[in-house]
Amino acid sequence: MKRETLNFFDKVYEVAKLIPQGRVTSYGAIANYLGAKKSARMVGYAMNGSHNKDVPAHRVVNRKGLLTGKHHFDGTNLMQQLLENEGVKVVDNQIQDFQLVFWDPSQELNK
DNA sequence: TCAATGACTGAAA
DNA sequence: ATTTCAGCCATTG
Repeated sequence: MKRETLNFFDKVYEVAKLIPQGRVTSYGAIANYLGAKKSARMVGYAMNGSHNKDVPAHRVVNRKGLLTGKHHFDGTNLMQQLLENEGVKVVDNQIQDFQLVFWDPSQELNK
């Protein structure tokens, strides 16, 4: 793979990198910010390749605040630990006070 | 090339 | 209320 997929993925990485420490966002929020809120799956898929990027994928969860992608990390609770390390409370893969730590790119960044 | 899958989400039954 | 369906589109078999 060379040109990868670009555009969508690239933007996903870009936004993910903008996520402040101690905050989280959802795949749908990113997709929505990219103008394709129905492409949330692609966002998650993009995260699949985020390993080689500097993308803090652990800050991206589904709309429920559930760490659905934790299985993609090395350890079993690595993702959870990373989040807790940033001040985000996580219990059983579920982010506590999700709406409080939720970071919406099109809302915080933008406009 | 076609078919199946996936770190999701919202609407419909 | 819960369960099912459809759409998004790149990746993989």
